[in-house]
Amino acid sequence: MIDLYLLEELVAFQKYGTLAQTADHLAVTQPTVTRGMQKLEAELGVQLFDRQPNKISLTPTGEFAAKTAQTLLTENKAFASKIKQFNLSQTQITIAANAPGPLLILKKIKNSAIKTNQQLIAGNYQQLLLNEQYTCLFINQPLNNDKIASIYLGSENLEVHLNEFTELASRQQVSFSDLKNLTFLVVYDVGVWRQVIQDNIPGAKFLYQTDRGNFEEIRHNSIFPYFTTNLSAVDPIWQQRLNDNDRQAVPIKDPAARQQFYACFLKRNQKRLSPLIEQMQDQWAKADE
Amino acid sequence: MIDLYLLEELVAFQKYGTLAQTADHLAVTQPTVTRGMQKLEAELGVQLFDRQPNKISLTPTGEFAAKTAQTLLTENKAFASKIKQFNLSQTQITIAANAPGPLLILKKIKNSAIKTNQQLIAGNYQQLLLNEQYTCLFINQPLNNDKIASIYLGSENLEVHLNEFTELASRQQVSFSDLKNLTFLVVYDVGVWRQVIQDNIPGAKFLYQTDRGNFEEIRHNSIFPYFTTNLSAVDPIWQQRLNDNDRQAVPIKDPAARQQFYACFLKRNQKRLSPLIEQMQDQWAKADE
DNA sequence: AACAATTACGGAATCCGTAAAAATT
DNA sequence: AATTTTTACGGATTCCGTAATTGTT
Repeated sequence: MIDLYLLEELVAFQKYGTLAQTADHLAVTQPTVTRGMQKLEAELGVQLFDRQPNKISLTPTGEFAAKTAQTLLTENKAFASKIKQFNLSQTQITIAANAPGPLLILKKIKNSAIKTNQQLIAGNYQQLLLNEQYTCLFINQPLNNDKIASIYLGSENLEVHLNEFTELASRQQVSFSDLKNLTFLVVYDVGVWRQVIQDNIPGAKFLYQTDRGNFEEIRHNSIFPYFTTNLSAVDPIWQQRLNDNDRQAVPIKDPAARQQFYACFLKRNQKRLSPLIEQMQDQWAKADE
Repeated sequence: MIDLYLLEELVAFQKYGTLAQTADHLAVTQPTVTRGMQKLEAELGVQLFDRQPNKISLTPTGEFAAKTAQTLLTENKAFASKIKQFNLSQTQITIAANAPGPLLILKKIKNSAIKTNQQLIAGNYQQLLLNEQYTCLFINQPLNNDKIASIYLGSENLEVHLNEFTELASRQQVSFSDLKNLTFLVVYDVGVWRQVIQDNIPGAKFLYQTDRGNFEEIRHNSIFPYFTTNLSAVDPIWQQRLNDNDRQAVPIKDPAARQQFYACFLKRNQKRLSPLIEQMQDQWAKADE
């Protein structure tokens, strides 16, 4: 079996181009890298490098090997944290979501045994549960799997804050198509909502702000419309902002603007989670009033 | 990063249960395994074992770690052969198929630069090409990918050999539903055809034979129906058998009984492959007459 | 002359096996 | 008494750094 440190050297070489720079970045000496790559070639029985007296470069096979090694190393590095995460999940409850709303509700339920992940997740939700990376996910879809249960939590409904002097602001509700070609101010990390607005508002432009302070600054000194949901009021930060006299909050009527969220978890964790989920449903209902 | 030999020991321990047996199977001594597992625990910072003076066993986290390590090791072991395979594919053309028929056509085109894989493949065809494990695949579907081209080769059509004294044998063609509840003699390794007949013939039983000799033996001394295709005649082995006076060959009219096959390959290999593919199309047309 | 890769040699770290000890069935 | 795990010690392997060599730009 190929030692991992050889793969690390190979990947680093592809990145830095010369053995000297590779050695520098790995904090070893050139001869070490030279020997390493010679050994790797010998063990694979394949020519990875074109060698000239003072120049060395990857063959196509070498390029391929480096790329393959890259993914292998990523997985190997993830191993330790995966195990630690599993160990934690035996005692603690770890939770993640694919939208900020459910996490706001969760925050109201103070519980030291719950570790929430503030990064919003994406990708293969089933795998995240089956790999025991999270005890419970709050996501906008139930999961269809024998080992997984999905319980409905509540609905998060999008509304748009429009300049009070526009015609749209006076309506009871608007549709996405009414908002076409507008430019919106948007907090970057909104999980699934980004896809929702990008996919449904034709010709819209979005000024994504990764920094909350910047968002606030621009909001205050402009008339760009922005979004909230029925859950935003739960956020202590947003509560200060809701007295926004310049703009009028208008609900959006499209089905995509009303996302149903579910708690998804391995069935064998049902007992441990049911009190928490009930609290979530209660708090969600309160926030919805 | 965790050394792989530690993961090997962990996986072996899960399999064999005691450190002594683990050591035996790995051809090392017990103290080596003891130290290894201690080191692994220390590096992960997680309790993997319940230790008693004379007994050691995996914790739930340990079980999970072993399972995770298992898949990791499998991928690491595949690395070397993957690279070698890529290297070969730079000079040789390696081909696989998901049905025997296309490979029979290929055999008629003698070419030492072509290495065919006699195992029929299944699974993610795109990945097999993108990972450079094969230069070209002959499969019953075109692949929809920017980097992959798919060229139509020809159609393989299933026919069933029925006992001459049955009513069905006298028909011009039959449908799968006509064959319901019958028992068929089938060569085990027929790629996609196995799914086709299993999914389409209601209540059928299949006597799968992995050994060709056994198949022939049973065929000769029974009246079980069996399948061929329009390409079977190309097989030198089958040619001897076609004078089967006991049974009558009848085509099957269902669409699923007529599979269209395509040559799928990375676009950048188009030049190298086009002569071969043209030959395939020619030979296929000849076989079809 | 400066740079890049390679080779040669000696030291250091790591990993392993043998032997012995401790504890259970 | 037989098994199983663990610790202690010494040897062997391997991996690394320094220094010197070769060849190119």
